[in-house]
Amino acid sequence: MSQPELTNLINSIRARGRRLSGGREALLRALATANKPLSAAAIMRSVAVKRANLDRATVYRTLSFWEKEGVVEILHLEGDERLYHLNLHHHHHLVCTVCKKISAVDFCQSLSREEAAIAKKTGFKIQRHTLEFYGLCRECARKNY
Amino acid sequence: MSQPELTNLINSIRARGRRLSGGREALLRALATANKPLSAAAIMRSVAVKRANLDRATVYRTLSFWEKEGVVEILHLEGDERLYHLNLHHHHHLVCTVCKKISAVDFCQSLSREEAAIAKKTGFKIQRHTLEFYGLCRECARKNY
DNA sequence: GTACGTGCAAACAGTTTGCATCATG
DNA sequence: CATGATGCAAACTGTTTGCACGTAC
Repeated sequence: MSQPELTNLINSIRARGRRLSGGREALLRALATANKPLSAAAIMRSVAVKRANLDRATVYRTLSFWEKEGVVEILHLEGDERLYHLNLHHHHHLVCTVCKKISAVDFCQSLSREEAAIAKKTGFKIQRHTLEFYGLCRECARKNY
Repeated sequence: MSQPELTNLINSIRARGRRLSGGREALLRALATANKPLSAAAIMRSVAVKRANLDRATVYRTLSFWEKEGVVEILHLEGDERLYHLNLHHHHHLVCTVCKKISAVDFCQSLSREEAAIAKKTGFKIQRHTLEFYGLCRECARKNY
């Protein structure tokens, strides 16, 4: 995320009548800088959050604040901790089962067709979906021949 | 799952040289009877597991045993607990965000095309995917108009 | 009889909450 | 200055582990 985008986000929050504390800004900055999904623990370790001296509880409360505002998305991947990242545009993830690296993929056109079919068939009104691909990243695929 | 299918599963495990204890059988029966993803807590509450008097620890150990055997699949949906279900055939889930009911959908043909495209483009070797749809089930959609 | 499944209790990780204090708007 | 954000400590939930005992094969 670019700096102006971050600023826009911050201003829009003010416009919605919500307070913008140093902690909330620091947390956004941590996620923006990392530019990949982070665990709560990783967020606490991040420079931005460490500098702001945020407590564990505050980190969780702030994450949930930003999530309610629609700015942060929570990923429930395999594994025991949740991952958090900026919810700038809809995308999916490639999760390497060896090195655990996560990368993003953007397109999911075909799903909208599927969703329409499902709605028609089952009466279920789909609002959103989560899709993750698990496998070997280029590097790990090479190493494991 | 039908009774003969369950029996087949049980026998195949014996054939693989693994022991079949009452607990392991009870747990499979609980999942087969429910016929929907269950949390560990729900499994412990189930008739089959309660009758077998299985300890919490045993339930988790047994779930992980069956998962390693490829019989049980773990679902990491939104929410704080994992859900477990029999891994009989690949499918996806419709999760109602209101009543929390989970139903299954079978088809995902179009994804194989996407997966090929991703592999070509990124070099990532996809082995499997998880896909969940969130929205309103027919009943909740009607109530919330 | 031996390898391994199980119960029990304790530990553990990740996350949440109550309350007093502090800062933002 | 009032509402609400934060730190601290404690609680809580879901899950895992160590060890002694029991059971399937």
